[in-house]
Amino acid sequence: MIALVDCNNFYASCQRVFDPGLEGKPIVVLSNNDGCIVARSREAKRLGVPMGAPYFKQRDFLDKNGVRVFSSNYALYGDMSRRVMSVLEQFSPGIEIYSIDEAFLDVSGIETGDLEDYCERIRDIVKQWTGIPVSVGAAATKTLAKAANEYAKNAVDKNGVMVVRGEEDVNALLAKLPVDDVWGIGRRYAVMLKSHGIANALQLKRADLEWIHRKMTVMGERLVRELRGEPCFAIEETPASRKSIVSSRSFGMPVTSIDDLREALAMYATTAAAKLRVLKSLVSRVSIFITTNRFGSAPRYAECAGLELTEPTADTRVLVKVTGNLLNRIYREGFKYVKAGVCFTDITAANARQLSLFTCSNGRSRSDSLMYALDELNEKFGRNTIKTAAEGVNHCWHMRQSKRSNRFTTRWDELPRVC
DNA sequence: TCTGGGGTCCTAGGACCC
DNA sequence: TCTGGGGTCCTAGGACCC
Repeated sequence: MIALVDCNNFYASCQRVFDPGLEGKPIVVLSNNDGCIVARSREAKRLGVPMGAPYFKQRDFLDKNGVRVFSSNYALYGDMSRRVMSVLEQFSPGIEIYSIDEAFLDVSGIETGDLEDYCERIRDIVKQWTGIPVSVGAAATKTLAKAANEYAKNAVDKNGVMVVRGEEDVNALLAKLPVDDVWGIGRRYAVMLKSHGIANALQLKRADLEWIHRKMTVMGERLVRELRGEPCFAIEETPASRKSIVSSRSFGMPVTSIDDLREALAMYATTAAAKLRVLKSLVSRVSIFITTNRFGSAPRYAECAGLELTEPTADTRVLVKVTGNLLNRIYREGFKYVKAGVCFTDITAANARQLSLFTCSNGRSRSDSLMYALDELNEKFGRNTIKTAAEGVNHCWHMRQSKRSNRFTTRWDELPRVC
């Protein structure tokens, strides 16, 4: 059996932990740059606040209804996530951290009769130790556990826990689940399935496998098999190695000069390079993109450029230089740019480095040592203690975050006050 | 004025190899 | 009428996830 533990309205719940006055009040959390609504508390959902809507279009409505609005605060959410996951690790040795607010647990060792109790314990302990409310769904496959969780979260009679086993229980659950809400069915597939008379998960479960394969490739077939109780997606305890790393941001205000773009790209390359080193990896292909606003009537321009490196690297200096050179290739004057980004692909493990014919290297290079020192200093004294001059200072394009709460758990000067 | 960011997998088709 | 057979690698595009 597999249990899916999912935090309820995770970002909103994180805000509440350190501001209990928000309990029972409608809350929304905005995306980077205060652009869109990306999380809503139960109360906000009930008011009909749409997911993903641009904030500026909802602002009046939110004000009128007394909805509290927060800029995203990933320092806080990331740290709260680590706390929740470390609690969950105590409940099963087989755990897959699936996203910032979800984890699959292998609970096949738990006696059948005890599984409900066990899941309730998970829910209670996580809440008690971290302050975050979670829902737990357990079933024979990941897809069914997802469905059970979905139901547990919304059904009043379930109180956040649902265990489904046996054909009849499963069918009863799936009959109530709209096909749009099945894990792996997005907008396109939902439309296609409904046009063929498949509106709920039970109908999907009973669909013809060959037909599903034709329409939805092998992923669709696996999904249907999972609904039938046949595990096709295993719990991945060790995360697969990364295939790409992207760092990009919309700007707080439009940018026109190549110098500003260069600084922004240098900053994104620095972020991505640091992530690369945490993963003990090297990159061989770097690409960048710049783009103007895709809304409105202003002239548009969007371009990307990439480069294959002669030798894989994780050296910030090299990568910053490369992004600068790529920018020279695609920058065009006279446009208002609103977003840029850096993308690393062709990522390999650092210990499997293929040297180029012309390198002479024995053990740790000067570059490795420098990057190590840089990472240590930034870790100990805070991000940006040491950075390349290319990143510049006084970024006028820095993203908007006007409603960010304190980073209660990761900054000494932002700890919550209790009196 | 204001519209997020970061990932995965699969398939088809073209280029190329022997 | 009929023009081999069997592969690999790469990329772009489409679908999905949180």
